[in-house]
Formats: sequence, C-alpha cells, structure tokens
Amino acid sequence: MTSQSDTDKFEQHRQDKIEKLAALGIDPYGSRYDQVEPAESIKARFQDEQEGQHARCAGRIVLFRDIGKLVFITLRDRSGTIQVGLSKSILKDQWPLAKLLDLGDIIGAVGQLGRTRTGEITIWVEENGLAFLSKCLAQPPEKFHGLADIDQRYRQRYVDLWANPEVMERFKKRSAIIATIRQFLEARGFLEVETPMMQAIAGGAAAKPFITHHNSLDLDLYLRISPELFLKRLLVGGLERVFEINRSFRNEGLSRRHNPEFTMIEVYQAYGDYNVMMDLTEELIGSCVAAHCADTNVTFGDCDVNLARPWRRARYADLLKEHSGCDIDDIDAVRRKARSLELDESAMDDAVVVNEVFEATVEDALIDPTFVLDYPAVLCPLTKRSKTDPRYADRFELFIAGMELANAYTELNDPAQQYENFLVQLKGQEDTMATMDTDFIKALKYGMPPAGGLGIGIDRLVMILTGATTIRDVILFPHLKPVDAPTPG
RNA sequence: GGGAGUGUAGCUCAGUCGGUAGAGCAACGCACUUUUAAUGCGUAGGUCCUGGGUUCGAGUCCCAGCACUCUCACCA
Repeated sequence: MTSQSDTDKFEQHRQDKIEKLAALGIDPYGSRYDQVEPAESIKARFQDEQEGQHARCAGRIVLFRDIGKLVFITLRDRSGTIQVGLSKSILKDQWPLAKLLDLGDIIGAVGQLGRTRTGEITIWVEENGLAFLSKCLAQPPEKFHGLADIDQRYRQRYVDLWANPEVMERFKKRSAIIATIRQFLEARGFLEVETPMMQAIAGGAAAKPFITHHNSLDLDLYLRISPELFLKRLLVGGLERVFEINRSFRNEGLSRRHNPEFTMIEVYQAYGDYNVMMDLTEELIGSCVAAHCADTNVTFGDCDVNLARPWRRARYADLLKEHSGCDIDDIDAVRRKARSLELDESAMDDAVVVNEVFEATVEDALIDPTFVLDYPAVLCPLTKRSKTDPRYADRFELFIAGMELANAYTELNDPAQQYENFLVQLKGQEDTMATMDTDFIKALKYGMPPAGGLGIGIDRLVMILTGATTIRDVILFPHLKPVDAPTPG
C-alpha cells in the first residue's frame, strides 16, 4: 500500500458519507445559515444559566467524542469554541446523522443551552437542529499538536488558521491594529489615498524592483518600491494631510524581517517637519500599544521591550560614539573600527563606512523604542538638510528590538536641490533601475509645502505588538517557493 | 550565494553499537447517555527525501543532489 492510496482510502470513506447524506436528501455542502451567534458570546450570555435559553451556532468540528448514544463535539468558529451535544433521545429521527459527522466538517447547530456534569456549557441539539454546511474530505491535522510543519503552515494557512487558534488571534489583532491606525489618522484630518502600484519609474527608495509588462502599451513597468513620490505630488496638489497603507515590493533577499511584498504606511503632513512626525509616530504607535497590548512591557524573542512613553531620542552621531566609541568626524577611527568588525571598508565612501559601523554596533542594541535623529545628509537624498549643520539631514528612524520600524524626515521641497540629489543617487546605482523622475521635479517646481513625511513598517509593528519574531507569522500568505506541480497521470 | 540543522505512517515524533520498522493521535471495526486531547478491545497503514557508494547486511556510515528551517551575506 502506498501512502497515496491511504489518502484515497481516507477520502473515499468520507465520500461514502456524502453519498449516504445525499441518499437521505441532505446537501452535504449546505446553504445559507442565518442568525448565527458567535460561540464565545453564547457562552458569555449563559453565565447566568437561566433555564430555557436557546442558541444557534455554526463552525468547524475540531474535536469529536462519540460515546455511544451521546456525541460531544467541540465546534470552532471565528470567536472561539463551544461544545455541542448530540443525544439519541433528543435527536430522534436525526440521530443517524450524528454518525455521518467527521472531524473537520462544518456544521450548524440549534438547541437548548445547558451544562454537563462537569460544568461545560453545551448546546444540546434539538430535533432537526443539526445542519450539514460543508463536508471535510481532506484529512485534518493531528488534533493535539495541530499543524506544526512550518512549511505546511504557511502553504496551507487555510488549515493553520483553525488548527492553531493563536494564529487566528494574531491575524485578528493585525486587522485591529490597522483599524486603530486608520481611526487615529482620520481623527486628525488625514485623508486615505491610493497611488499607483505599477510605476514607470520605481522611486522613493533605493531598492531593486520587480518588473512587469503591459501588453497593449508594450511597456515595462515596475511594482512600486515605495509610494513616496506620488504622495508628495498630492501635497503639491493641496491635499495637505494624506496617508496610504500600501503594499510595496522589493526584489531582495528574504529574512525573518523581510518579505518581498510588505505593508507599510506612509503619512505626509504639510507645514510639519520631522519633529512633528516624531511626536505623531510616538502617539500613533503608543495608541496601538494602549489598544492592543496588555501592558507596555512586551516580550520579543529573547528581548524584554519597554514600550512606555516617552521614548528615547538620540542623535545618530551620539549613538555612534556611545556604541562604537568612534567620533563621527574622525573617519580614521571609524575605518579602524570597521576593520576590527571585519568589514571590507577599503572601497566604501566615508559616509557608507560610518553607516556600516553604525548598523553593526548600534542597531542591535536599540531594544526599547529609540528615535535615531539627524542622519548624515548624503544618506538622505529626499530629505531637507539641517539649517544648523548641513552635513546632517532632518531625518529620524525609529528602532524597536533592534529592528527598523519607522523612517521619517522633513521633506525636501527645493526642486533644484532634489534634482542634484537624484543625479548623485543615480551614479553607480544601475542595478536598482533608478531613473531620473523629471515629472517629480516638475511637480516640485509648482511648489510643495514644507512637510513632514513618515513611513512605518506595518508588518514589523505587528511583529512587535504580537511577539512574532518572524515576519512570516504576521503575513497570511508569505512568499514561498512554489511547489512543483505533480506530473499528471 | 556561504555555514549549520532537519527530512521515518495522513499528523506529531521515537528508533541504542550497522542486524528484518515503533508509539500517540487520525483512520477502519466493536462497545459505551455527560465526555473534555473521552475510554477500552481489535484491524489496517511505510519509496525511512532521491540517487550512488562501503558492507554478508544501511533508517543508521560515506558521497552527491533535492526540499525545508535557522543563520550570515545582500537589503535607505
């Protein structure tokens, strides 16, 4: 016997039950089922145990205990679980149907609420109160360990979601966090907008894009690496406060913090600057913490993270000094440090070496939320330079648990300076497909109000707030290599 | 692309020194009207990832490949 025929045998047994149901005139794939109450709300309202209460619920059979003339079912729906009891003496003519149920089936149940001997709240299904809504033909995962194989969990998220309740909880929380963000911004007068995901010029970041092709225009297009340049066009247009919760795409390596397509939010506020955005960031994420975390201390892998406000604000140069011992202006010292970190600095520009040392020594150490302020200007082509020291740009990044969570700056609105920066950026970046965005320069020539702009990695934020140390646990269908299709025949 | 690890029943996993493949759950059959991962008895289920090699004999040792995981590199 091969395993394939075992699987077929399993499916055949269940197929047989479908045919038995059909012979009884019952559609195993059911239909509309109204007035369904979530399992957890049924249990909540029965706490007072008033006699004669009815309930109507629907869900998937995740546990099945057949003890003769009595069957106990644990039914799972989006809210949780509830026990459903089938009794031969109550079901009467419908009793034989109880023996056609299997683990994994989706059913509806109506009946009296009661408690069993051990106190479990149970829906005792009444006569004709059992509804077949969908037969499960495929074999469900093991009931106690759930679906544990990581690859299968991501590939078959449709099983993972009900086999592992904490998975469903995490994705419900993700939705709730995004709802909180929307409410927060809408309450402050920000308008949610949508800008192109297919762009002729992939701008707003330095990353390798994915290429796609428009047939009838015979035109190569890029999947956006950032919505930034379009959102700033909207500032020129006078929308003044906009945000986009956007999927962006970067053709780079995968890691526990990187998925090729990821969700971020970008926010632009006319007449603001990066200090305004820093306050906004702290309040925005703070409101998510308040709404969705039990308290401000969260665990993230091996880290204990304290999210209590206010958050530390420290200059880039000061953090470099603190963690590497190097003065940012002493390039020889920085290069010595780079060599001691086994970085090959010989071919790097000064600013790049500084940033490499910064990333190697500082970022991992920023566990509690830390705003890193005032980046070297050469690293920031879209950012306005500091009025007091033009070597630095008015930009911050927010780090939590060693992870870059947000990036914001005072937007550069000088078209001549922006044009110069683009030219510098284009040198030696052929592999990023970077192209001069002359239309963006033209837009700036019409006048863009001074503005603060902010980007927050939504996936990473959800990771922090739900304790998921890999980005694939907060993305419903993370990128995976496709499985080879089985050869037909 | 580099390094490390994993791959055994549908699922979760054992498998000792190289000596004819094991458990729990799921499945199938029987019993059971208050179970809680129900229980008891019975049955069935294997390309030990793939291909080579060593050996009288390989799930086990060696080589190569594949897949996945972790990690490093890449990554405004």
